[in-house]
Amino acid sequence: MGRPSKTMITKYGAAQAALNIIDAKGLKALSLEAVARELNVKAPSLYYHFKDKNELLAEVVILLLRDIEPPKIEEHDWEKTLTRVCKLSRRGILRHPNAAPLILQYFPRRILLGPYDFWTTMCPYPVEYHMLIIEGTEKLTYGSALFAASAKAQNIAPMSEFDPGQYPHLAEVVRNNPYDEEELFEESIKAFLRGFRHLERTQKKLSDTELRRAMKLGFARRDMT
Amino acid sequence: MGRPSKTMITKYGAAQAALNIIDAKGLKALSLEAVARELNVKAPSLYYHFKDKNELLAEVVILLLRDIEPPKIEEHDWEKTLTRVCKLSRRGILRHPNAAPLILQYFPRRILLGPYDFWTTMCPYPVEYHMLIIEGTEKLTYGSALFAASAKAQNIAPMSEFDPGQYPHLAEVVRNNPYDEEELFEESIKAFLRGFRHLERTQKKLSDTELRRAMKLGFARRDMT
DNA sequence: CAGCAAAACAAATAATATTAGATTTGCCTT
DNA sequence: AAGGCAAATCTAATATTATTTGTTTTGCTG
Repeated sequence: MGRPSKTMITKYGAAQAALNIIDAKGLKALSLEAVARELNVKAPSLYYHFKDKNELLAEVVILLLRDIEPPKIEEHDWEKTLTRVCKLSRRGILRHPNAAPLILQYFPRRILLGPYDFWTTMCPYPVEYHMLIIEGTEKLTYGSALFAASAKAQNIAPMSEFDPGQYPHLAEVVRNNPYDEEELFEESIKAFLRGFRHLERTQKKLSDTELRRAMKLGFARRDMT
Repeated sequence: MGRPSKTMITKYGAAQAALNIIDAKGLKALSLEAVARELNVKAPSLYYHFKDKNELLAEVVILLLRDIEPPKIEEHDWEKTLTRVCKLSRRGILRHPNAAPLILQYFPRRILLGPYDFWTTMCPYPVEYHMLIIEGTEKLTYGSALFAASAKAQNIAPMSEFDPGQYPHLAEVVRNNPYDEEELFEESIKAFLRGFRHLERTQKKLSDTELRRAMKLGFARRDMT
């Protein structure tokens, strides 16, 4: 057939096709042939645009993470807005549960650098804690998202069924748990952030007024993706 | 060759062989043929013991998680001991970085039920918060472990290199970060747990003496695996 | 000793990533 | 306008690998 008049394959298009297949039929169903079919093309042609399958998968992850809705910053409250970002990120991943394993393997940390650089300018706590806050919220968010997605992809209940007789205390915990899945996540983030409000006396501590002022600082309107 | 006098394959042995290959040569190098070779056996023989490859991989994950050193409970301090459990779990996973993707896919939640049932009896906070504490510590621990393992498996620096000119605030954060990788994790756990000490006034709050007493409670000596 | 189940094997199959070598098209240079 | 080069696809071939089918040998059980 030779070179076509219009180019049939683009990195973006191929990644999109791959993601569609993953969403619809799962990771195992993702073959280069399937992607090619979606693009009306033969499988080896993909090698003109990608070094190997891994490179395509990496592109899929980037696509997937770009799809996450950027938060609207309404309230001028640092914690609330950060919490919302985390929640939206988690939801974004849960929209593609079958892709969870890919996210772990091909996570492109660089796409978070921009948001982190932005968030750190808003953070009311001493700079020594910023990396810690980044680390904690990131790991909570993506940890929760990946496990929830993985469970969803396999139709597994998030908290596996168990014999209440065998684990009576845990059964009591489940019975008294007032939160649904997403609330559990959200409250975890909140608890983590609360952990910085009251720091030990051995460390620098903001006064109440300093703290309140810092936390109510307005946000610069700026692109955060 | 027919049936041998001594059985050559066991679930445990095959999983062990598989884990060795994964540790030594990575996940891609794990073929049934490679596992069979390690056991002086041919590949199809494995199907007598496993329904398919997935079943073998699930066994590998169980093996790997069993390998985690159980914590020694010296101090009678709830938070410290829980923090140590989390740290040891994380280290255990990091001992097999190449297996990280497997852990996400085949995570056997049931093996945690016992420890959770135990921990909940020691937790000084109201039972409404227990699931939240379980959720948060679990996701922080495994989130951190899996991402660190995945990065290690690919020889990627945990915080990717970036241009300080492009992200000046983040660069400042990195420069002022006093923690190494594991400390970042440990401090995250601590911050999360601190978040439960000072609960909002709208919620039930333990008095200082109640809290102190609860947190210093002795542990029942009991198997925690 | 007969027979059955256990536990291995060999041979074949199908899917799939990847490589190598055409082939055609559009553009750029002369 | 012609020739040539690079772009973008193809066809054909290969190697790996999970899995299936049917066979063989061994040990136990009646």
